[in-house]
Amino acid sequence: MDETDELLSIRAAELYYEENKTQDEIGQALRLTRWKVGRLLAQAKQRGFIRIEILHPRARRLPIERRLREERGLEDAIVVSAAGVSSSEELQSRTAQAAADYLTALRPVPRTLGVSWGRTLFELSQHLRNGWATGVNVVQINGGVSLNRRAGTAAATAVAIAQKGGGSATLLPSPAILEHLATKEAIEADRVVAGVIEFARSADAYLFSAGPADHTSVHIESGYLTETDVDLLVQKGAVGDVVGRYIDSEGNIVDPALDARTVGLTLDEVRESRLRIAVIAGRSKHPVADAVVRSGLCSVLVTDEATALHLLDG
Amino acid sequence: MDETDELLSIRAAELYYEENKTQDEIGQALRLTRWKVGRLLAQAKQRGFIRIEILHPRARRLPIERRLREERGLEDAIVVSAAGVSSSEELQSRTAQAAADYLTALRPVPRTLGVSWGRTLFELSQHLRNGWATGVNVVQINGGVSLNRRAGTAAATAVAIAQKGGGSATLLPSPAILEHLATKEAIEADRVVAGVIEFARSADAYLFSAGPADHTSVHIESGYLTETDVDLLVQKGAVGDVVGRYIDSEGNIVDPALDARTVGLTLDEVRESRLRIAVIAGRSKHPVADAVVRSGLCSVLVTDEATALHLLDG
DNA sequence: CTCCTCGCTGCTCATGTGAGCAGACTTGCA
DNA sequence: TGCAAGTCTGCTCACATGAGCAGCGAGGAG
Repeated sequence: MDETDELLSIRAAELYYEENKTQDEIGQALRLTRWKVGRLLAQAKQRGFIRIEILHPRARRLPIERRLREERGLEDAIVVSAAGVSSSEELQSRTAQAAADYLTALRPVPRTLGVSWGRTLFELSQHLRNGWATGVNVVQINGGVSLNRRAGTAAATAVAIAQKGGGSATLLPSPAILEHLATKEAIEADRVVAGVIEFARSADAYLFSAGPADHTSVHIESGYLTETDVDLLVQKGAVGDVVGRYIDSEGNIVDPALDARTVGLTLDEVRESRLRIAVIAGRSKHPVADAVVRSGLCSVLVTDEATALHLLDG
Repeated sequence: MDETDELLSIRAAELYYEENKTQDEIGQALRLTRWKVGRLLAQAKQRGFIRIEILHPRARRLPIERRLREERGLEDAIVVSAAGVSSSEELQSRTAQAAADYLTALRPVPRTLGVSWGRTLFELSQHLRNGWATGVNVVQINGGVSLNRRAGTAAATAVAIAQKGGGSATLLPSPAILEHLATKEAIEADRVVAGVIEFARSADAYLFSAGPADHTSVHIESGYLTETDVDLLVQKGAVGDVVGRYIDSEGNIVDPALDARTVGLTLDEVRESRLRIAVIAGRSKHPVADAVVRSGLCSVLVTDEATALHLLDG
């Protein structure tokens, strides 16, 4: 295509998309046949001169979703549009909303749903509609007694998901990470805790997010780890945590000793379920999102456009 | 339109614009009739959920051009798209290019074209193609002996436009602004200078830009004015200059004494031509662009999207 | 110089899409 | 509860559009 045709295709596109003229009218205006106009428009599209965006908080990017399924082997992918989004809070909110939509539309509805906790899942739980399912039981899959002022976020998440789904929540009454291995083993030996974990293993599906390995981590906010702890994990290659367990870019446990003190399902146990839904959004989670997908921790990923493109780049 | 329909229209838009499905296929996927799908898409467009942009340096915004013609009474308007533009240099370059395109397409071709000088017009002259016209004579309409290192920009502009148009340039051999009124009058009395000005008055069309009233002004760079001079002009209400003459937001001369020392056509003389083409781009020129349009200095405006929208706001 | 190949043009035809309309339905009010 | 007004639905029909094809012409090889 020569320079003249390129310019003509732009003129044609202006008349077609901005002025709503028919290809025939454009042909008369530019002294071309209508077939030539059609071809020019097709070329303008194909060359990427025409960008069509859907501006809506609930808009998704289907082509990116397809590429994630095909190129990264995911069973399903939900990618929310980042068009017109300024803050990372809005991005997270949109993604949580999309995950709530996904759960609502999910068929068959899981009888038992294992959930982790965190900012993203809490928001998801708030976005769910009452009656999104009828009779979904929810069980926590990792420890979540919150130590700080935001007490109860972990519990509130599971309870909200269960209540709105017409079922009941089973909480895992344990801290996320214990200081001593012995304490952790004692807690897991407790009959109630052991029962909850056993129940969690039997869940039909798991729903979890991931956290970044940096100072904004919920584990620091909740007092389970110090900033120094996280710095050390990063030095060992940690990119983030999933159900409380820190992994490197390949999805391997970074610090087995720490991992042994972490209460809840192991990553291998999570991987045993057929339906593993990860909800991960935001720039700071790109590395951990990559690790989660790479290591097959999730079968379904709900994420934002930028994160998805990052996954497809690598 | 209720919430459900809004969501459906977004889903439909995704399938239609991103997946290239037909409305009929979308109907089957969403369990709707194809007419309903058509209506949903129409509503999505009408509600502004669909944004179509033409991404190309030469892309124009025809609807904005029309509004400028209709609402601001311009004979013609060329508005270049700002989509994907980061720097103001690029914006200026695109606008200069568009002005060059406009000149090239102009019919009937003016036999004599009066031009001013400045960064924008220089760039325009460089964007013109050889043979953009056959036999266009160019005459400078305001003083332009450059006092600084960038010597010859004013002359080069006129010469390039003339040469590429197969004609010759007539330069106005005078400084833009003189220190003393007597000197200015003496210069204008000079036979050559008087002849050039007389020739300029007879031009079929004028082509000029406008400068902002701030420290980036070409008059400061060229040494005709100091930063303090400009600050004083701003205090008196100046928003910028046209053919070397500083005007306020209504298009009136701000400082008659200064104006009397400025060599070249007066603004009223410029207004006497039927075809007055102004080329004005960039954030810093919004106020002066407004003044130029408001006071009828130009009959044709070539500008960028943001400036055009500013003009339509007021 | 001639022939062959390739790409572009303008066409036919099948399909996709928007305008307009009659009937069903909901909504608001007495 | 009943009626009127307005809204939504699914249709027909006319128009707009893209796919595919035959013919033309430019450009290169022999």
